[in-house]
Amino acid sequence: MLAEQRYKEISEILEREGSVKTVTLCGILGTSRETVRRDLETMEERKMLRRIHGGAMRVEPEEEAASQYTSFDKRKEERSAYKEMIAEEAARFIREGQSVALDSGTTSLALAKVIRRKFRNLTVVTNSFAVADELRGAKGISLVVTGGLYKADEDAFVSDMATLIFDRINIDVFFLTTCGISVERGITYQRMDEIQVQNKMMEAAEETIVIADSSKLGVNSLVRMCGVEEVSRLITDSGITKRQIDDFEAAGVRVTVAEERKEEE
Amino acid sequence: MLAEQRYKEISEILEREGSVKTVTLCGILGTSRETVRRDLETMEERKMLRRIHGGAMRVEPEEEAASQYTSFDKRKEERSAYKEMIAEEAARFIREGQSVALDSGTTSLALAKVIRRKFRNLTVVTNSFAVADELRGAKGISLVVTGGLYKADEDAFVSDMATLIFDRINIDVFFLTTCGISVERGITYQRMDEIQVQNKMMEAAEETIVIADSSKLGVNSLVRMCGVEEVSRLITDSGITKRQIDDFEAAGVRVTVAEERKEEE
DNA sequence: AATTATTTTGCACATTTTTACAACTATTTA
DNA sequence: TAAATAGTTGTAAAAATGTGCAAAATAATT
Repeated sequence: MLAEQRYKEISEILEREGSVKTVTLCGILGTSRETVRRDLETMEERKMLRRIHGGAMRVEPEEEAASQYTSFDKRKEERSAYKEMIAEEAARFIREGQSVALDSGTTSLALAKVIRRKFRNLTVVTNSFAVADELRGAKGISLVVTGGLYKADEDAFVSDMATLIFDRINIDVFFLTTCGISVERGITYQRMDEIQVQNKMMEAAEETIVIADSSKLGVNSLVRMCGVEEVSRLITDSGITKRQIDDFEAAGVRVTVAEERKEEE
Repeated sequence: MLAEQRYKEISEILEREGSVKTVTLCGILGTSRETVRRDLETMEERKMLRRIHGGAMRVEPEEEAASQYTSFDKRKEERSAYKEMIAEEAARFIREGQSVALDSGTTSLALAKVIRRKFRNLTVVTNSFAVADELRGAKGISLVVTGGLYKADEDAFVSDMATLIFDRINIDVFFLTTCGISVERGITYQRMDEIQVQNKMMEAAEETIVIADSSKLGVNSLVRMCGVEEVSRLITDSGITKRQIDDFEAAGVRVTVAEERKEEE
Protein backbone atom coordinates (compact mmCIF):
# COMPACT_ATOMS: atom_id res chain seq x y z
CA MET A 1 0.00 0.00 0.00
CA LEU A 2 1.31 3.42 -0.96
CA ALA A 3 2.03 6.07 1.59
CA GLU A 4 -0.44 8.56 0.17
CA GLN A 5 -3.17 5.96 0.23
CA ARG A 6 -2.46 5.36 3.88
CA TYR A 7 -2.61 9.08 4.55
CA LYS A 8 -6.00 9.18 2.94
CA GLU A 9 -7.19 6.24 5.00
CA ILE A 10 -5.89 7.76 8.21
CA SER A 11 -7.55 11.06 7.33
CA GLU A 12 -10.87 9.36 6.82
CA ILE A 13 -10.66 7.48 10.08
CA LEU A 14 -9.74 10.65 11.87
CA GLU A 15 -12.59 12.51 10.25
CA ARG A 16 -14.95 9.82 11.47
CA GLU A 17 -13.57 9.04 14.91
CA GLY A 18 -11.83 12.22 15.98
CA SER A 19 -8.80 10.31 17.17
CA VAL A 20 -6.98 7.00 16.73
CA LYS A 21 -4.39 4.93 18.50
CA THR A 22 -1.19 4.01 16.72
CA VAL A 23 -1.73 0.31 17.38
CA THR A 24 -5.23 0.47 15.91
CA LEU A 25 -3.80 1.93 12.73
CA CYS A 26 -1.22 -0.85 12.64
CA GLY A 27 -4.03 -3.35 12.52
CA ILE A 28 -6.06 -1.51 9.90
CA LEU A 29 -3.20 -0.61 7.59
CA GLY A 30 -1.28 -3.83 8.12
CA THR A 31 2.01 -2.07 8.72
CA SER A 32 4.44 -1.78 11.58
CA ARG A 33 4.22 0.77 14.34
CA GLU A 34 7.24 2.65 13.04
CA THR A 35 5.66 3.11 9.66
CA VAL A 36 2.46 4.37 11.19
CA ARG A 37 4.42 6.76 13.34
CA ARG A 38 6.39 7.99 10.37
CA ASP A 39 3.13 8.51 8.52
CA LEU A 40 1.69 10.48 11.38
CA GLU A 41 4.85 12.52 11.52
CA THR A 42 4.63 13.56 7.88
CA MET A 43 0.92 14.16 8.17
CA GLU A 44 1.51 16.41 11.13
CA GLU A 45 4.01 18.40 9.09
CA ARG A 46 1.33 18.79 6.46
CA LYS A 47 -1.07 20.00 9.14
CA MET A 48 -3.40 17.11 8.41
CA LEU A 49 -3.59 16.03 12.06
CA ARG A 50 -2.15 16.60 15.48
CA ARG A 51 0.05 13.94 16.97
CA ILE A 52 -0.47 12.91 20.57
CA HIS A 53 1.14 10.27 22.72
CA GLY A 54 -0.37 6.99 21.63
CA GLY A 55 -1.81 8.15 18.33
CA ALA A 56 -3.22 11.21 16.61
CA MET A 57 -6.11 13.62 16.75
CA ARG A 58 -8.09 15.47 14.13
CA VAL A 59 -7.29 19.14 13.71
CA GLU A 60 -10.63 20.25 15.07
CA PRO A 61 -13.01 21.20 12.29
CA GLU A 62 -15.74 21.99 14.79
CA GLU A 63 -14.80 23.92 17.86
CA GLU A 64 -18.31 24.75 18.92
CA ALA A 65 -19.51 28.02 20.41
CA ALA A 66 -16.40 29.83 19.23
CA SER A 67 -18.27 31.43 16.33
CA GLN A 68 -18.75 29.49 13.17
CA TYR A 69 -16.17 30.94 10.92
CA THR A 70 -13.29 29.97 13.15
CA SER A 71 -14.05 26.44 12.06
CA PHE A 72 -13.24 27.62 8.58
CA ASP A 73 -10.06 29.19 9.88
CA LYS A 74 -9.09 25.85 11.33
CA ARG A 75 -9.88 23.96 8.17
CA LYS A 76 -7.65 26.14 6.08
CA GLU A 77 -4.68 24.86 8.09
CA GLU A 78 -5.36 21.37 6.79
CA ARG A 79 -2.83 20.37 4.20
CA SER A 80 -1.78 23.99 4.08
CA ALA A 81 1.69 23.18 2.85
CA TYR A 82 0.22 21.53 -0.24
CA LYS A 83 -2.24 24.31 -0.77
CA GLU A 84 0.47 26.92 -0.77
CA MET A 85 2.45 24.98 -3.33
CA ILE A 86 -0.60 24.59 -5.51
CA ALA A 87 -1.49 28.26 -5.13
CA GLU A 88 2.03 29.28 -6.05
CA GLU A 89 1.82 27.14 -9.17
CA ALA A 90 -1.64 28.43 -10.05
CA ALA A 91 -0.40 32.01 -9.95
CA ARG A 92 1.87 31.18 -12.88
CA PHE A 93 -1.20 30.93 -15.07
CA ILE A 94 -2.22 34.50 -14.33
CA ARG A 95 -0.88 37.54 -16.18
CA GLU A 96 -1.02 41.16 -15.07
CA GLY A 97 -4.09 42.97 -16.31
CA GLN A 98 -6.31 39.92 -16.38
CA SER A 99 -9.43 39.28 -14.39
CA VAL A 100 -9.65 36.09 -12.37
CA ALA A 101 -12.43 34.46 -10.39
CA LEU A 102 -11.91 32.67 -7.09
CA ASP A 103 -14.53 30.59 -5.35
CA SER A 104 -14.72 29.93 -1.64
CA GLY A 105 -12.36 26.99 -1.23
CA THR A 106 -9.44 27.12 1.14
CA THR A 107 -7.05 26.73 -1.75
CA SER A 108 -8.62 29.84 -3.26
CA LEU A 109 -7.66 31.71 -0.13
CA ALA A 110 -4.09 30.49 -0.44
CA LEU A 111 -4.11 31.72 -4.04
CA ALA A 112 -5.49 35.09 -2.93
CA LYS A 113 -2.48 35.47 -0.65
CA VAL A 114 -0.11 34.75 -3.48
CA ILE A 115 -1.99 37.20 -5.69
CA ARG A 116 -1.75 39.91 -3.08
CA ARG A 117 1.98 39.41 -2.96
CA LYS A 118 2.72 39.07 -6.65
CA PHE A 119 0.31 41.15 -8.72
CA ARG A 120 -0.25 44.88 -9.05
CA ASN A 121 -2.82 45.09 -11.80
CA LEU A 122 -5.51 42.49 -11.52
CA THR A 123 -9.25 42.20 -11.13
CA VAL A 124 -10.37 39.50 -8.74
CA VAL A 125 -13.98 38.36 -8.58
CA THR A 126 -14.99 36.21 -5.65
CA ASN A 127 -17.88 35.00 -3.55
CA SER A 128 -15.61 34.13 -0.64
CA PHE A 129 -15.60 36.40 2.37
CA ALA A 130 -12.13 35.23 3.36
CA VAL A 131 -10.72 35.98 -0.08
CA ALA A 132 -12.40 39.38 -0.07
CA ASP A 133 -10.96 40.06 3.36
CA GLU A 134 -7.51 39.06 2.19
CA LEU A 135 -7.62 41.34 -0.85
CA ARG A 136 -9.45 44.19 0.84
CA GLY A 137 -7.23 47.16 0.31
CA ALA A 138 -4.55 45.23 -1.57
CA LYS A 139 -2.55 47.57 -3.79
CA GLY A 140 -3.33 47.27 -7.46
CA ILE A 141 -6.07 44.71 -6.98
CA SER A 142 -9.54 45.61 -8.15
CA LEU A 143 -11.83 43.57 -5.95
CA VAL A 144 -15.32 42.57 -7.05
CA VAL A 145 -17.51 40.58 -4.69
CA THR A 146 -20.56 38.74 -5.90
CA GLY A 147 -22.64 39.61 -2.88
CA GLY A 148 -25.69 37.62 -1.93
CA LEU A 149 -26.66 35.68 1.16
CA TYR A 150 -23.74 34.93 3.46
CA LYS A 151 -23.32 31.31 4.51
CA ALA A 152 -21.20 31.10 7.63
CA ASP A 153 -20.22 27.48 7.26
CA GLU A 154 -18.69 28.12 3.87
CA ASP A 155 -17.68 31.68 4.62
CA ALA A 156 -19.10 32.64 1.25
CA PHE A 157 -21.95 34.31 -0.53
CA VAL A 158 -24.42 31.98 -2.13
CA SER A 159 -27.96 31.97 -3.60
CA ASP A 160 -28.96 33.32 -6.97
CA MET A 161 -28.30 36.83 -5.72
CA ALA A 162 -24.64 35.91 -5.89
CA THR A 163 -24.93 35.17 -9.60
CA LEU A 164 -26.40 38.44 -10.80
CA ILE A 165 -23.19 40.31 -11.47
CA PHE A 166 -21.92 37.74 -13.92
CA ASP A 167 -24.09 39.16 -16.64
CA ARG A 168 -21.82 42.18 -16.54
CA ILE A 169 -18.45 40.61 -16.01
CA ASN A 170 -15.95 38.71 -18.10
CA ILE A 171 -13.37 36.50 -16.50
CA ASP A 172 -10.08 35.39 -18.02
CA VAL A 173 -9.36 32.53 -15.66
CA PHE A 174 -11.59 30.90 -13.09
CA PHE A 175 -9.82 28.87 -10.41
CA LEU A 176 -12.21 26.21 -9.28
CA THR A 177 -11.84 24.30 -6.03
CA THR A 178 -13.71 21.10 -5.35
CA CYS A 179 -14.46 18.30 -2.93
CA GLY A 180 -13.90 15.63 -5.54
CA ILE A 181 -12.80 15.26 -9.13
CA SER A 182 -12.74 12.15 -11.25
CA VAL A 183 -12.70 11.46 -14.96
CA GLU A 184 -15.88 9.41 -14.71
CA ARG A 185 -18.05 11.64 -12.53
CA GLY A 186 -16.47 15.02 -13.09
CA ILE A 187 -16.39 17.67 -10.38
CA THR A 188 -18.52 16.93 -7.34
CA TYR A 189 -19.39 18.55 -4.01
CA GLN A 190 -20.80 17.75 -0.59
CA ARG A 191 -23.17 20.69 -0.64
CA MET A 192 -25.07 22.18 -3.47
CA ASP A 193 -25.19 25.74 -2.15
CA GLU A 194 -22.29 27.04 -4.05
CA ILE A 195 -22.68 25.19 -7.29
CA GLN A 196 -24.82 27.79 -9.00
CA VAL A 197 -22.27 30.49 -8.26
CA GLN A 198 -19.46 28.35 -9.56
CA ASN A 199 -21.42 27.49 -12.67
CA LYS A 200 -21.90 31.17 -13.39
CA MET A 201 -18.23 31.82 -12.83
CA MET A 202 -17.40 29.07 -15.27
CA GLU A 203 -19.79 30.44 -17.88
CA ALA A 204 -18.32 33.90 -17.52
CA ALA A 205 -14.78 32.60 -17.75
CA GLU A 206 -12.59 32.11 -20.78
CA GLU A 207 -10.79 29.24 -19.09
CA THR A 208 -11.36 27.16 -15.97
CA ILE A 209 -8.53 25.66 -13.96
CA VAL A 210 -9.19 23.23 -11.13
CA ILE A 211 -6.94 23.61 -8.11
CA ALA A 212 -7.22 20.60 -5.82
CA ASP A 213 -4.82 18.75 -3.57
CA SER A 214 -4.35 15.08 -4.33
CA SER A 215 -6.77 13.94 -1.62
CA LYS A 216 -9.59 15.11 -3.91
CA LEU A 217 -8.52 13.04 -6.89
CA GLY A 218 -10.71 10.11 -7.82
CA VAL A 219 -13.20 11.18 -5.18
CA ASN A 220 -16.87 11.26 -6.11
CA SER A 221 -18.86 13.42 -3.77
CA LEU A 222 -22.60 14.01 -3.61
CA VAL A 223 -23.54 16.66 -6.13
CA ARG A 224 -22.13 16.93 -9.63
CA MET A 225 -21.23 20.37 -10.85
CA CYS A 226 -19.80 19.58 -14.27
CA GLY A 227 -17.75 17.09 -16.22
CA VAL A 228 -13.99 17.20 -16.51
CA GLU A 229 -14.25 18.23 -20.16
CA GLU A 230 -15.37 21.66 -18.96
CA VAL A 231 -12.02 22.37 -17.35
CA SER A 232 -8.81 22.90 -19.22
CA ARG A 233 -6.29 22.17 -16.52
CA LEU A 234 -5.82 20.56 -13.15
CA ILE A 235 -3.21 21.81 -10.71
CA THR A 236 -2.48 19.42 -7.86
CA ASP A 237 0.35 18.15 -5.65
CA SER A 238 2.76 15.28 -6.04
CA GLY A 239 0.35 12.87 -4.39
CA ILE A 240 -1.17 12.25 -7.82
CA THR A 241 -0.27 8.91 -9.38
CA LYS A 242 1.11 8.38 -12.87
CA ARG A 243 -2.04 6.53 -13.72
CA GLN A 244 -4.24 9.41 -12.66
CA ILE A 245 -2.18 11.86 -14.68
CA ASP A 246 -2.60 9.69 -17.77
CA ASP A 247 -6.35 9.36 -17.23
CA PHE A 248 -6.88 13.08 -16.84
CA GLU A 249 -4.67 13.92 -19.81
CA ALA A 250 -6.55 11.39 -21.92
CA ALA A 251 -9.80 13.13 -20.94
CA GLY A 252 -8.40 16.41 -22.22
CA VAL A 253 -7.40 17.89 -18.89
CA ARG A 254 -3.82 19.02 -18.77
CA VAL A 255 -2.21 18.26 -15.45
CA THR A 256 0.30 20.42 -13.59
CA VAL A 257 1.99 19.03 -10.51
CA ALA A 258 3.09 21.64 -8.00
CA GLU A 259 6.53 20.88 -6.60
CA GLU A 260 8.30 22.27 -3.64
CA ARG A 261 10.32 25.26 -4.72
CA LYS A 262 13.09 26.84 -2.77
CA GLU A 263 12.37 30.54 -2.39
CA GLU A 264 13.01 31.61 -5.93
CA GLU A 265 12.27 35.30 -5.88
CA MET B 1 -8.01 5.44 26.17
CA LEU B 2 -5.63 8.19 25.15
CA ALA B 3 -5.02 11.20 27.32
CA GLU B 4 -6.14 13.69 24.69
CA GLN B 5 -9.32 11.74 24.15
CA ARG B 6 -10.01 11.97 27.84
CA TYR B 7 -9.44 15.72 27.76
CA LYS B 8 -11.97 16.01 25.01
CA GLU B 9 -14.47 13.90 26.94
CA ILE B 10 -13.95 15.94 30.09
CA SER B 11 -14.37 19.16 28.10
CA GLU B 12 -17.65 17.96 26.69
CA ILE B 13 -18.98 16.93 30.06
CA LEU B 14 -17.96 20.27 31.50
CA GLU B 15 -19.60 22.11 28.64
CA ARG B 16 -22.81 20.23 29.34
CA GLU B 17 -22.83 20.07 33.13
CA GLY B 18 -20.82 23.08 34.22
CA SER B 19 -18.90 21.07 36.79
CA VAL B 20 -17.89 17.50 37.50
CA LYS B 21 -16.56 15.41 40.38
CA THR B 22 -13.26 13.56 40.17
CA VAL B 23 -14.83 10.24 41.19
CA THR B 24 -17.53 10.60 38.55
CA LEU B 25 -14.84 11.00 35.92
CA CYS B 26 -13.08 7.92 37.24
CA GLY B 27 -16.20 5.93 36.53
CA ILE B 28 -16.82 7.42 33.09
CA LEU B 29 -13.23 7.27 31.87
CA GLY B 30 -12.36 4.00 33.57
CA THR B 31 -9.10 5.25 35.03
CA SER B 32 -7.69 5.79 38.47
CA ARG B 33 -8.19 8.90 40.55
CA GLU B 34 -4.59 10.01 40.10
CA THR B 35 -4.89 9.88 36.37
CA VAL B 36 -8.03 11.96 36.44
CA ARG B 37 -6.35 14.47 38.70
CA ARG B 38 -3.32 14.64 36.48
CA ASP B 39 -5.63 15.22 33.54
CA LEU B 40 -7.39 18.03 35.35
CA GLU B 41 -4.03 19.49 36.25
CA THR B 42 -2.86 19.56 32.64
CA MET B 43 -6.18 20.91 31.50
CA GLU B 44 -6.03 23.66 34.08
CA GLU B 45 -2.60 24.65 32.75
CA ARG B 46 -4.15 24.82 29.31
CA LYS B 47 -6.92 27.03 30.68
CA MET B 48 -9.49 24.46 29.66
CA LEU B 49 -11.09 24.37 33.12
CA ARG B 50 -10.70 25.51 36.69
CA ARG B 51 -9.91 22.93 39.35
CA ILE B 52 -11.90 22.91 42.56
CA HIS B 53 -11.82 20.63 45.55
CA GLY B 54 -13.45 17.41 44.50
CA GLY B 55 -13.43 18.05 40.79
CA ALA B 56 -13.39 20.81 38.20
CA MET B 57 -15.46 23.68 36.84
CA ARG B 58 -15.97 25.17 33.42
CA VAL B 59 -14.15 28.43 32.69
CA GLU B 60 -16.49 31.04 31.34
CA PRO B 61 -15.41 32.26 27.90
CA GLU B 62 -15.42 35.87 29.13
CA GLU B 63 -12.68 35.20 31.64
CA GLU B 64 -10.17 34.22 29.04
CA ALA B 65 -11.16 36.52 26.20
CA ALA B 66 -11.56 39.60 28.37
CA SER B 67 -7.92 40.37 28.98
CA GLN B 68 -6.98 40.63 25.33
CA TYR B 69 -9.76 42.53 23.76
CA THR B 70 -11.54 44.87 26.10
CA SER B 71 -8.93 47.57 26.50
CA PHE B 72 -8.78 48.17 22.79
CA ASP B 73 -12.48 47.75 22.17
CA LYS B 74 -13.48 49.91 25.10
CA ARG B 75 -11.32 52.75 23.95
CA LYS B 76 -12.81 52.58 20.53
CA GLU B 77 -16.24 52.71 22.08
CA GLU B 78 -15.44 55.66 24.31
CA ARG B 79 -14.42 57.74 21.36
CA SER B 80 -17.63 57.23 19.49
CA ALA B 81 -19.96 57.61 22.44
CA TYR B 82 -22.44 59.73 20.51
CA LYS B 83 -22.65 57.25 17.65
CA GLU B 84 -23.30 54.50 20.14
CA MET B 85 -26.17 56.47 21.58
CA ILE B 86 -27.66 57.10 18.18
CA ALA B 87 -27.23 53.45 17.19
CA GLU B 88 -28.82 52.32 20.42
CA GLU B 89 -31.79 54.57 19.73
CA ALA B 90 -32.03 53.45 16.12
CA ALA B 91 -32.24 49.82 17.22
CA ARG B 92 -35.53 50.66 18.93
CA PHE B 93 -37.09 51.10 15.54
CA ILE B 94 -36.22 47.55 14.54
CA ARG B 95 -38.33 44.53 15.44
CA GLU B 96 -37.32 40.89 15.37
CA GLY B 97 -38.02 39.24 12.04
CA GLN B 98 -37.64 42.37 9.98
CA SER B 99 -35.09 43.10 7.30
CA VAL B 100 -32.99 46.22 7.56
CA ALA B 101 -30.52 47.92 5.25
CA LEU B 102 -27.31 49.57 6.43
CA ASP B 103 -25.08 51.71 4.25
CA SER B 104 -21.38 52.27 4.76
CA GLY B 105 -21.29 55.08 7.31
CA THR B 106 -19.50 54.76 10.62
CA THR B 107 -22.79 55.13 12.44
CA SER B 108 -24.05 52.13 10.48
CA LEU B 109 -21.20 50.12 11.90
CA ALA B 110 -22.16 51.20 15.41
CA LEU B 111 -25.71 50.10 14.67
CA ALA B 112 -24.45 46.74 13.38
CA LYS B 113 -22.77 46.17 16.73
CA VAL B 114 -25.97 46.89 18.59
CA ILE B 115 -27.85 44.57 16.24
CA ARG B 116 -25.37 41.78 16.82
CA ARG B 117 -25.93 42.12 20.55
CA LYS B 118 -29.69 42.55 20.61
CA PHE B 119 -31.31 40.65 17.80
CA ARG B 120 -31.61 36.97 17.04
CA ASN B 121 -33.86 36.96 14.01
CA LEU B 122 -33.05 39.65 11.54
CA THR B 123 -32.00 40.08 7.94
CA VAL B 124 -29.38 42.73 7.36
CA VAL B 125 -28.58 44.01 3.89
CA THR B 126 -25.47 46.11 3.49
CA ASN B 127 -22.87 47.35 1.05
CA SER B 128 -20.37 48.03 3.83
CA PHE B 129 -17.48 45.65 4.30
CA ALA B 130 -17.07 46.67 7.92
CA VAL B 131 -20.73 45.99 8.68
CA ALA B 132 -20.53 42.64 6.91
CA ASP B 133 -17.42 41.77 8.88
CA GLU B 134 -19.14 42.71 12.12
CA LEU B 135 -22.16 40.54 11.39
CA ARG B 136 -20.23 37.69 9.81
CA GLY B 137 -21.20 34.64 11.78
CA ALA B 138 -23.49 36.53 14.15
CA LYS B 139 -26.06 34.18 15.61
CA GLY B 140 -29.53 34.63 14.20
CA ILE B 141 -28.52 37.28 11.71
CA SER B 142 -29.09 36.59 8.06
CA LEU B 143 -26.49 38.63 6.24
CA VAL B 144 -26.94 39.79 2.67
CA VAL B 145 -24.20 41.79 0.99
CA THR B 146 -24.80 43.79 -2.16
CA GLY B 147 -21.50 42.85 -3.71
CA GLY B 148 -19.99 44.90 -6.50
CA LEU B 149 -16.73 46.75 -6.85
CA TYR B 150 -14.95 47.32 -3.57
CA LYS B 151 -13.89 50.89 -2.83
CA ALA B 152 -11.19 50.91 -0.21
CA ASP B 153 -11.61 54.54 0.79
CA GLU B 154 -15.22 53.96 1.74
CA ASP B 155 -14.76 50.33 2.75
CA ALA B 156 -17.87 49.55 0.75
CA PHE B 157 -19.16 48.02 -2.44
CA VAL B 158 -20.24 50.49 -5.06
CA SER B 159 -21.04 50.68 -8.79
CA ASP B 160 -24.21 49.50 -10.42
CA MET B 161 -23.22 45.91 -9.70
CA ALA B 162 -24.00 46.72 -6.09
CA THR B 163 -27.56 47.60 -6.98
CA LEU B 164 -28.59 44.42 -8.76
CA ILE B 165 -29.87 42.47 -5.81
CA PHE B 166 -32.44 45.10 -4.87
CA ASP B 167 -34.77 43.85 -7.53
CA ARG B 168 -35.15 40.75 -5.41
CA ILE B 169 -35.15 42.18 -1.92
CA ASN B 170 -37.58 44.06 0.23
CA ILE B 171 -36.40 46.11 3.15
CA ASP B 172 -38.46 47.13 6.17
CA VAL B 173 -36.17 49.87 7.42
CA PHE B 174 -33.22 51.51 5.74
CA PHE B 175 -30.85 53.38 8.02
CA LEU B 176 -29.25 56.12 5.98
CA THR B 177 -26.07 57.90 7.02
CA THR B 178 -25.02 61.13 5.43
CA CYS B 179 -22.47 63.92 5.24
CA GLY B 180 -25.08 66.63 5.42
CA ILE B 181 -28.82 67.03 5.87
CA SER B 182 -30.86 70.22 5.65
CA VAL B 183 -34.53 70.96 5.07
CA GLU B 184 -33.66 73.13 2.07
CA ARG B 185 -31.15 70.95 0.26
CA GLY B 186 -32.03 67.53 1.53
CA ILE B 187 -29.42 64.80 1.97
CA THR B 188 -26.02 65.55 0.48
CA TYR B 189 -22.60 63.89 0.13
CA GLN B 190 -18.98 64.63 -0.67
CA ARG B 191 -18.70 61.79 -3.11
CA MET B 192 -21.14 60.38 -5.54
CA ASP B 193 -19.92 56.79 -5.53
CA GLU B 194 -22.34 55.46 -3.07
CA ILE B 195 -25.41 57.41 -3.97
CA GLN B 196 -26.79 54.97 -6.47
CA VAL B 197 -26.59 52.15 -3.94
CA GLN B 198 -28.31 54.24 -1.32
CA ASN B 199 -30.99 55.24 -3.75
CA LYS B 200 -31.73 51.61 -4.50
CA MET B 201 -31.84 50.80 -0.82
CA MET B 202 -34.30 53.59 -0.30
CA GLU B 203 -36.47 52.40 -3.18
CA ALA B 204 -36.50 48.88 -1.80
CA ALA B 205 -37.30 50.06 1.70
CA GLU B 206 -40.65 50.58 3.34
CA GLU B 207 -39.21 53.30 5.50
CA THR B 208 -35.99 55.29 5.57
CA ILE B 209 -34.49 56.63 8.79
CA VAL B 210 -31.55 59.00 8.74
CA ILE B 211 -28.99 58.43 11.49
CA ALA B 212 -26.65 61.40 11.77
CA ASP B 213 -24.89 63.12 14.62
CA SER B 214 -25.68 66.77 15.11
CA SER B 215 -22.55 67.98 13.30
CA LYS B 216 -24.24 66.99 10.03
CA LEU B 217 -27.37 69.04 10.60
CA GLY B 218 -27.87 72.04 8.36
CA VAL B 219 -24.80 71.05 6.33
CA ASN B 220 -25.01 71.14 2.55
CA SER B 221 -22.41 68.99 0.89
CA LEU B 222 -21.58 68.53 -2.78
CA VAL B 223 -23.93 65.97 -4.26
CA ARG B 224 -27.62 65.75 -3.48
CA MET B 225 -29.06 62.31 -2.97
CA CYS B 226 -32.68 63.14 -2.18
CA GLY B 227 -34.92 65.61 -0.38
CA VAL B 228 -35.89 65.36 3.25
CA GLU B 229 -39.44 64.43 2.32
CA GLU B 230 -38.14 61.01 1.31
CA VAL B 231 -37.14 60.14 4.86
CA SER B 232 -39.60 59.54 7.65
CA ARG B 233 -37.37 60.07 10.65
CA LEU B 234 -34.10 61.58 11.79
CA ILE B 235 -32.22 60.14 14.75
CA THR B 236 -29.51 62.42 16.11
CA ASP B 237 -27.87 63.50 19.36
CA SER B 238 -28.70 66.28 21.80
CA GLY B 239 -26.58 68.78 19.85
CA ILE B 240 -29.64 69.54 17.72
CA THR B 241 -31.31 72.90 18.40
CA LYS B 242 -35.01 73.43 19.13
CA ARG B 243 -35.21 75.46 15.96
CA GLN B 244 -33.82 72.64 13.87
CA ILE B 245 -36.23 70.15 15.42
CA ASP B 246 -39.15 72.38 14.52
CA ASP B 247 -37.91 72.87 10.98
CA PHE B 248 -37.50 69.15 10.35
CA GLU B 249 -40.82 68.30 11.93
CA ALA B 250 -42.51 70.96 9.80
CA ALA B 251 -40.98 69.33 6.72
CA GLY B 252 -42.54 66.03 7.72
CA VAL B 253 -39.44 64.46 9.28
CA ARG B 254 -40.00 63.22 12.79
CA VAL B 255 -37.00 63.79 15.00
CA THR B 256 -35.69 61.48 17.74
CA VAL B 257 -32.96 62.70 20.03
CA ALA B 258 -30.76 59.95 21.50
CA GLU B 259 -30.10 60.46 25.18
CA GLU B 260 -27.68 58.76 27.51
CA ARG B 261 -29.39 55.76 29.07
CA LYS B 262 -28.33 53.84 32.08
CA GLU B 263 -28.12 50.13 31.27
CA GLU B 264 -31.77 49.30 31.18
CA GLU B 265 -31.92 45.70 30.11
C1' DA C 1 15.20 -7.08 -19.50
C1' DA C 2 18.74 -6.55 -16.29
C1' DT C 3 21.07 -3.65 -13.19
C1' DT C 4 21.62 0.19 -10.25
C1' DA C 5 19.98 3.86 -7.32
C1' DT C 6 16.55 5.48 -4.21
C1' DT C 7 13.08 5.15 -1.15
C1' DT C 8 10.39 2.72 2.08
C1' DT C 9 9.73 -0.58 5.62
C1' DG C 10 10.47 -3.60 9.69
C1' DC C 11 13.25 -5.25 13.52
C1' DA C 12 16.01 -4.76 17.81
C1' DC C 13 17.13 -1.98 21.48
C1' DA C 14 17.54 2.35 24.25
C1' DT C 15 14.68 6.09 25.98
C1' DT C 16 10.68 8.42 27.38
C1' DT C 17 5.94 8.73 28.84
C1' DT C 18 2.00 7.16 31.09
C1' DT C 19 -0.50 4.89 34.55
C1' DA C 20 -1.86 2.53 38.88
C1' DC C 21 -0.88 1.16 43.45
C1' DA C 22 0.68 2.70 47.96
C1' DA C 23 1.60 5.45 51.63
C1' DC C 24 1.02 9.93 53.26
C1' DT C 25 -0.89 14.72 53.77
C1' DA C 26 -4.62 18.06 53.43
C1' DT C 27 -9.32 19.52 53.46
C1' DT C 28 -14.11 19.14 54.40
C1' DT C 29 -18.05 18.07 57.19
C1' DA C 30 -20.79 16.07 60.72
C1' DT D 1 -12.34 16.92 66.85
C1' DA D 2 -12.88 12.66 64.41
C1' DA D 3 -14.20 10.37 60.28
C1' DA D 4 -14.47 10.68 55.63
C1' DT D 5 -13.22 12.33 51.48
C1' DA D 6 -9.85 14.39 48.38
C1' DG D 7 -5.12 15.52 46.94
C1' DT D 8 0.07 14.68 46.53
C1' DT D 9 4.25 12.17 45.85
C1' DG D 10 7.31 8.13 44.92
C1' DT D 11 7.88 4.06 42.39
C1' DA D 12 7.61 0.26 39.35
C1' DA D 13 5.34 -1.98 35.44
C1' DA D 14 3.44 -1.26 31.01
C1' DA D 15 2.97 1.11 26.89
C1' DA D 16 4.66 4.13 23.38
C1' DT D 17 8.31 6.47 21.06
C1' DG D 18 12.83 7.27 18.58
C1' DT D 19 16.94 5.50 16.11
C1' DG D 20 20.38 2.82 13.57
C1' DC D 21 20.63 -0.57 10.24
C1' DA D 22 19.54 -4.20 7.05
C1' DA D 23 15.95 -6.19 4.04
C1' DA D 24 12.43 -5.26 0.76
C1' DA D 25 10.02 -2.66 -2.53
C1' DT D 26 10.07 1.10 -6.14
C1' DA D 27 11.80 3.89 -9.45
C1' DA D 28 15.38 5.05 -12.76
C1' DT D 29 18.92 3.82 -16.01
C1' DT D 30 21.37 1.31 -19.30
